[in-house]
Amino acid sequence: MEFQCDPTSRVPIYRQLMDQVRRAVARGRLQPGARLPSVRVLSRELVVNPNTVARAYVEMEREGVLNTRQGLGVFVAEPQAELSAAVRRERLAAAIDCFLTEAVHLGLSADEVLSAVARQIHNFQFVAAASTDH
Amino acid sequence: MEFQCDPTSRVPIYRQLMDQVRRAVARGRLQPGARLPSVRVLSRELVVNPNTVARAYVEMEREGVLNTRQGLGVFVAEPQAELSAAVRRERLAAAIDCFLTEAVHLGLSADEVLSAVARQIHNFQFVAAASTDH
Amino acid sequence: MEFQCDPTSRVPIYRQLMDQVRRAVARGRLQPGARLPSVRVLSRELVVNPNTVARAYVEMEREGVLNTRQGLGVFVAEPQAELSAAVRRERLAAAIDCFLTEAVHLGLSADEVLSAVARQIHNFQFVAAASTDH
Amino acid sequence: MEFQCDPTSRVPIYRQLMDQVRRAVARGRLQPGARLPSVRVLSRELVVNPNTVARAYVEMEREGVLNTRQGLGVFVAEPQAELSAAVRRERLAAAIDCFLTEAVHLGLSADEVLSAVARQIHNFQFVAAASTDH
DNA sequence: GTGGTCTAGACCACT
DNA sequence: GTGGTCTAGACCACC
Repeated sequence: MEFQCDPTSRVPIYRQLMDQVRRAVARGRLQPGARLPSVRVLSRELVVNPNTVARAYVEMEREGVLNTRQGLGVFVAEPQAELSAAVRRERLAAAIDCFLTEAVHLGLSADEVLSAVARQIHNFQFVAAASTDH
Repeated sequence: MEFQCDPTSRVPIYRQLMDQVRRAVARGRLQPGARLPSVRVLSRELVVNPNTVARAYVEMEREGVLNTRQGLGVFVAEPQAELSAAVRRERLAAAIDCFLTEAVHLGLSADEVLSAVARQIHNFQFVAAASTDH
Repeated sequence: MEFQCDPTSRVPIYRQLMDQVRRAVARGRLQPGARLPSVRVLSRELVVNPNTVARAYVEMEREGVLNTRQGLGVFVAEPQAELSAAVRRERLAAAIDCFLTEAVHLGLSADEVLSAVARQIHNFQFVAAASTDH
Repeated sequence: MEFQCDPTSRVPIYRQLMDQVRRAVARGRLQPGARLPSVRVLSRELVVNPNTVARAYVEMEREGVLNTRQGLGVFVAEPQAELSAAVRRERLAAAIDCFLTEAVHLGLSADEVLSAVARQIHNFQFVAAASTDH
């Protein structure tokens, strides 16, 4: 797994790292249990401050995407849906709203959008079954 | 058109305003030529610094979403596709990637996502024809 | 509201600050809506790095204890129980277990413990009604 | 007596072990004189570094919870109240404060807390008589 | 003015 | 070796 970051971007570096890890996990390129590069190694590789890498890791741990095992390193967590189905649907709706707004402003047609979604969805590792309420 | 803002949110207020206007335009609730409330009026209504409202308007004008006519007010601009089809597709792909990553982490299934998109897309006013390159 | 911290303690400074704020909120000494000292002011007052204060504030915001309003400062949040009743009961049971274990090792009697709890509970502002499940 | 540890938890493994032993002693599940598994055995069982187990044992010996008899093993110590009643009451008050703060933030009512304490206290083996000063 | 991000580099705790 | 905490001080974004 190769990481990159662009220090000139307006999105914070720690956010760029989070996005990359989250995407790699969502695509199945990082499997649960996989070990991420250590804070020091990655910070050296990206020529970035160790604190910045650490921050990305800490935030993802809080989100439940990563686990850190003391003295051993940082690992991809087992998937776990802590949120209620209601909250999940709400967040999904918000994400879709946001993305469709963008699509309209790009001047695309509904067909183009739907087919692009259908095409890209195969790159992601969704859960097999429908989520059940609780 | 009612505007709201949540000062406790992590997203900047000027951004919240932009999101609302862009969404209303994308849904057809604000038609091209529609007049927006003046900076002064809106800032009083939302109990927000006038500079904050002004910033939102300025940024949207830069994006081509709004037009300011001196002395008359701020208006929704005619839709205009400045970008090449290649750039538009690229941006769309990025937006979809971002949104699908979120969906996977929410623990939803591919079917749920597709049906939610199909459902919500009717609320938006997409261009009729396929976009052509230029 | 006076804050203090002991840099020689083994508990991290940011944790000490969190404990003080959480306790003051729980006792009603800090009411919802109250403004906390700014990061810079408090860090100067405690002779502590601003980052350390900021960290305490950020973590409490994530917990829902504080809200930060951009450019205005940090405020005590309205109480809000996001967790399910089951989780809350579980956490309460864990906290009680932990505290009773401590009490036994201190060599106290059950009566002493119960009466001490009954005495101290009046200093705290509990919600009036019993929490309902959802 | 079964021990467990969760390497993904934020609490250090040696602390997790200490907590388990202290709790088992407080509940009377480990009686004074009972022998604990050797460092070597326990570390193999938990798939943990022997140093980690050793550290837990050493710290508990320092606290007076365990006794190491060279060549024989590690044993639960006789209860001993080294501290003055004043110190004990102070520590109890601190523990209660900490736990009530947590309870308020969980959004529970005072009644719920009191009844939960009353319920759980029966699982612990408190000293019979009131403690006297010395 | 406010908080948010980042760097450089130190020291400590855990395994 | 690993991550966690803290300091000093810079620069930026928001209101």
